Parts: sequence; C-alpha cells; structure tokens
Amino acid sequence: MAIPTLDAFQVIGDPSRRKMLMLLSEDSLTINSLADNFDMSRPAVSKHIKILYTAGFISIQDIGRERYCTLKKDGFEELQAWLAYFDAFWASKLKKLETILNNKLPN
Amino acid sequence: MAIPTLDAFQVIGDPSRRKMLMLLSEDSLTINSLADNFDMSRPAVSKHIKILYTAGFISIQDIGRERYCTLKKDGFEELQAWLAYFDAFWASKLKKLETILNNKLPN
DNA sequence: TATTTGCGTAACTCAGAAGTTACATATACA
DNA sequence: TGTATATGTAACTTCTGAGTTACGCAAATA
Repeated sequence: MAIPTLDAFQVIGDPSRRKMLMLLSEDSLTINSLADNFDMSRPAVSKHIKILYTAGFISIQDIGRERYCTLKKDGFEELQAWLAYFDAFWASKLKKLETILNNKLPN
Repeated sequence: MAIPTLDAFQVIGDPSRRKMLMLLSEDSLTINSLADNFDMSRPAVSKHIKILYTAGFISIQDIGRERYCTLKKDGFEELQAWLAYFDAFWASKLKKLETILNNKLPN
C-alpha cells in the first residue's frame, strides 16, 4: 500500500476521508473504532488516516496500543485561505457593480 | 475522453483546474486563451472546463465561435458550507475550553 | 509465558481520472 | 465559395489512487 503524497485539496477530495473528518468532529476515535463506520478493511482506513495526518487534518495520540485521532486545524486553514481568495473576488466584483450603478445614477 | 462526474471537492482536487479558476479570477477567458497557460493539449483543457462547468464553478457565454468562461459562485458555496461546519467545531471547542477555565477560576 | 488485540506495512490488483491523437462541426474571413 | 479558426467528441493509452490479503510487531491479558 504505497503512501501517495497529496495536497490538502486532494485529501478532502476523497468522500471516505471527508466522512472520517465528520466522525472526528463528534469525537476522538481510534483507528478500529473509525473503521467500524466503513465497509472497507482496517488497513485501508489506516492508510487514509496516515494521509489525513500527513496533510495536517488530524493529530494522533498513542495510548498503549491504541491510536486516538483528533481534528487539527492546519489542514483546514489551507483550504480556507484558498476560498478566502475567491471571496475577495466576489466582493470586488460586487464593488465594481456598485460603482457602475452609482455612475449611472446621475444620468 | 469520458466525462467523469465529480463532486465539488474532487473538482478542485486537480491542480490544473485550480489554476484555471485562478486565471479566471483575473479575467474571463476563452478555451484557447486558457489553454495557452498549460502544457496539456487543448482537448484536455476543454474537458477540465466541462467538469468545472458541470460542478458550477464557471459559466460559459458563447460569442460566435468562441466560448468565454467566467467564475460562478455555486461551486464555491458548497465548499464554504463544508468548511463552515468545521469552523463551528473549532468555535465550540474554544467555548468548551473557556467554560473549563472559568469553572476552575473559583477554586 | 502464551494468547489476544490494535495497528503498520509490503505486495498486489483494479478502476477510473487524465492525458493523447484523430476527426467532426460551426463560425469567421478572404 | 473555399479556407482558417475555435471548439467538441470519440477512441485509446497510461498512470496512480484506493482497495485487497498476508504478514509482522508491540502492548494488553489470561
């Protein structure tokens, strides 16, 4: 099971990984308790977790032989920054429209 | 060139498509003028455009034999809604922390 | 100490996204 | 009307992400 190096966008492109993040938003979970929520094998889940961890979406705390996964901000921030760029685009587009409308009013 | 049906997250998972959205944030462009910015063939760009269009990230205006692509809000809003959910998670996590700290103060 | 449990990794298969070339079509232009 | 331009689509190939099974190891437990 080769470990692909994916950017934050590719990471959340997978529906299973998004579901994992959703589950972790309710509770910190171990690999096995996470796997209970999926049809795929545990090693498959394990791989997704590694991808989420590498991309900064979760942190992992080892307690004995168990690994507790918890959401981490870093990964999300990269996505927010990207969306914020386009937010600015819509805002400036709206401003341009306002300017046009205001200039037309005197006519 | 089969047209895969991708959700908004998978759509922005591709670096080329993200670059296209960036280019379109500066100006509306035709398929060919977009293709000038990439190493891939024009049909490949054409396919990406179709995917972006289907997912609601761009609108297309036909002018003669040219097709002008413009950013469209719809696709972005799906992503924002998803991120907003996790924003709420961080906010509530912070609130819980505050509560804990406040409860400890009287001790 | 022997066994069970929780997890990681290696090796492999498979499906599909992403690219290509070749061709068809419609519009603009000489 | 003939040609060049802008684009879409079909058929095909390639690559890799996502899944599997088999195995190994460390920690818990009997």
